[in-house]
Amino acid sequence: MIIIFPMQKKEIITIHDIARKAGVSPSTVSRVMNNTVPVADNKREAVLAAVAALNYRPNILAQNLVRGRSMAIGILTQNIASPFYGEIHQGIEQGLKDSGYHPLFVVGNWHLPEELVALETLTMRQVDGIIMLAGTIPDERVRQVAATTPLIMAGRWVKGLEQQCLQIDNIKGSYEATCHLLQLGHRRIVLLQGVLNHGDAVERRLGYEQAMREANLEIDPQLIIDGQFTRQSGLLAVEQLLNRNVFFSAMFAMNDEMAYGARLVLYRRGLRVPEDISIIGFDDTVQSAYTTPPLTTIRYPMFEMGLQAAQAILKLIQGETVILPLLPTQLIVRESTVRYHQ
Amino acid sequence: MIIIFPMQKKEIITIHDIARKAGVSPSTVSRVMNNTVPVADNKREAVLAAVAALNYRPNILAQNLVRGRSMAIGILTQNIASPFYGEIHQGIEQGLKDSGYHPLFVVGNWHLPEELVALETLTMRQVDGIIMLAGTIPDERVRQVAATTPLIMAGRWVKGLEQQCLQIDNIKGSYEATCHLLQLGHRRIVLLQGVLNHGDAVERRLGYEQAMREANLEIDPQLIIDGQFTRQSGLLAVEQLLNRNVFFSAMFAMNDEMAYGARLVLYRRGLRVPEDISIIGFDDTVQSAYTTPPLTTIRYPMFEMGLQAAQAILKLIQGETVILPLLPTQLIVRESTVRYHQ
DNA sequence: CTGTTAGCGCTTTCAT
DNA sequence: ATGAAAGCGCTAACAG
Repeated sequence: MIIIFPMQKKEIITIHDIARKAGVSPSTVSRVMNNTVPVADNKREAVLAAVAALNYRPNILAQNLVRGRSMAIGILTQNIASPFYGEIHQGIEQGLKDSGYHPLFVVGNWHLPEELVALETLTMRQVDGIIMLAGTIPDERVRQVAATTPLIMAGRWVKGLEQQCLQIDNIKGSYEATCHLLQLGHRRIVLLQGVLNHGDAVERRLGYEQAMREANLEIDPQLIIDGQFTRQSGLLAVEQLLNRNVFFSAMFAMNDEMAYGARLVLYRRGLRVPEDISIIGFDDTVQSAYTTPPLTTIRYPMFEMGLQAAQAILKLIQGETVILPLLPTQLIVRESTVRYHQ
Repeated sequence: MIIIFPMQKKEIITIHDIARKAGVSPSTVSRVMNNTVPVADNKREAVLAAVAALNYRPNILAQNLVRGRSMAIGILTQNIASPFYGEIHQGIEQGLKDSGYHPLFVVGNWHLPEELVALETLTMRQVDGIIMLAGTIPDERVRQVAATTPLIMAGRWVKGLEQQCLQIDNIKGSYEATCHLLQLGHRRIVLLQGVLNHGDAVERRLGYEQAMREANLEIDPQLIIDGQFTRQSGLLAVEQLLNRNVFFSAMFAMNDEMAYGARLVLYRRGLRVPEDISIIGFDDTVQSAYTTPPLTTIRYPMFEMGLQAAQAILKLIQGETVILPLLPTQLIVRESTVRYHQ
């Protein structure tokens, strides 16, 4: 059986219809629609009346063509389903709201070939600006893109493009995380690292080292373990650590996701958090307030980053210059860390 | 100080340039670019050569205008940062990949005014099709939209539009969740409900009742408590329940988020999961495998739903008819549920 | 202040 | 099979 699917053909009403009905020229209609140059009050009203009467909506496709703009901002993100990126996306949404521009998301999955395809999609779609959320596209390529299109890089430094990079103070955040543990009396502090050549991981390592150094503790390589910023990798890394039987009383995971994984192994091995092991994470992902116990962590201002990236790209498009701040982090003390006791 | 920001002016090369270089007419170029009608081999090659030489990319904005299509699919979603919707979005991404269409996300936040604005944005942007992810827009309005634009509704039934609705088997899933608990010997099973007039909540209630009835248990109103599908609401509801001192050994939360909230209160009150209380959720959000203990739940095929919604909308746009399946759920037994023991 | 005139870059009849 | 011509709906000089 064939189902007939009636789709009302909506008749297109154009600027000419309005012009005719209002007794003016199309240009005048355009002028009042866009508020570009003054128009006599009586004509303006006539136009507005006609617009209302015919429920006229300018054809964006036509506007885009003639203006040579797509009114879209390309967002090269890495993961469209993660809570972390999700919050950044929300910030971007917010920042673009009422600007007339809309976000066009393409995802790279931290995977160069995909990212390149995604970037290609963006240029094909002729976006008016690009916000890149970190990723693995080589600096050189990023610079090339930035040379032809307004671009903001969020969460990563690109050499020679520092003024268009929006980043958090990783070192400070990581330093504070480690200090928090130190202040609680912990000495044997595991560092659960993220992807090694990743900028965030590098900087956070620095913060950890600085804090340890200031506490006159030397860094035990046995306490440094590697993950990939994923739950799974955190779980695996800590599992191996436990098998090696090295003593520690606290752990700093370079992000909350890995902390979740770590927390699960500890649970499975009968180690209690925080009674036996204290854990601090990084990011303050939305879930972290509801884990058991709620996770102490360093807040990554994701929403703020998205918001600022959006505002900045709009300025760049307008030809204005931007001054991007180094976004601050914040220690959020919850229940996964306690004072060290024998 | 004013920073000069040099933006290379990329010179636009058009179909005419190609035509000239290939010694053919623009129409012919268009024909080979779009493979619409046969073109003599030698001319085709000349065109292709010119395209390659000049690195020509058709101007999508112009194509859109003349074709009267935006090549965008509007996605009216409720939350751009939630892992639940996130997975659906991923499915949509996937389904739209290589179709030439791209998703245009607008968010409604389960808030009618916002949803209406979002919908307006979509029509203003002249999307070629719409995927609505549930939400609170009245059925009547949805039908109106569907009358003028290809539309798929995911996660909700709309009367008279059933063929365009993609939904899961809520009753069965909920029935199985309850049966799971019943089979483990639980009798006093709390039902942590979601928003009352929400279709999913209504259907899941039905599944619970059916299972209880078949087990010859009558439903104790004291065991039915209300949440809003959020972590916070789950926490509050269970807190109140605990204060009322009614006995129960298991709980079925209508979604995982509420289960997280519930789990946290229990933790705070010193009640162990699963030793004292068994919990089963619904959705199988990405986090659920990493809570402590990992959460037993009913899998909601989010990715699949997104994928199918995308494929369906593409067919609808092509004028084809679609037959949407009732998506199955699946019981995922993890560690938050155990056999009841005195 | 406002109408006329050209297109934006592409697709698509319509002839040939 | 292919070129010429006519727009898609709108904006933006350019005169007046």
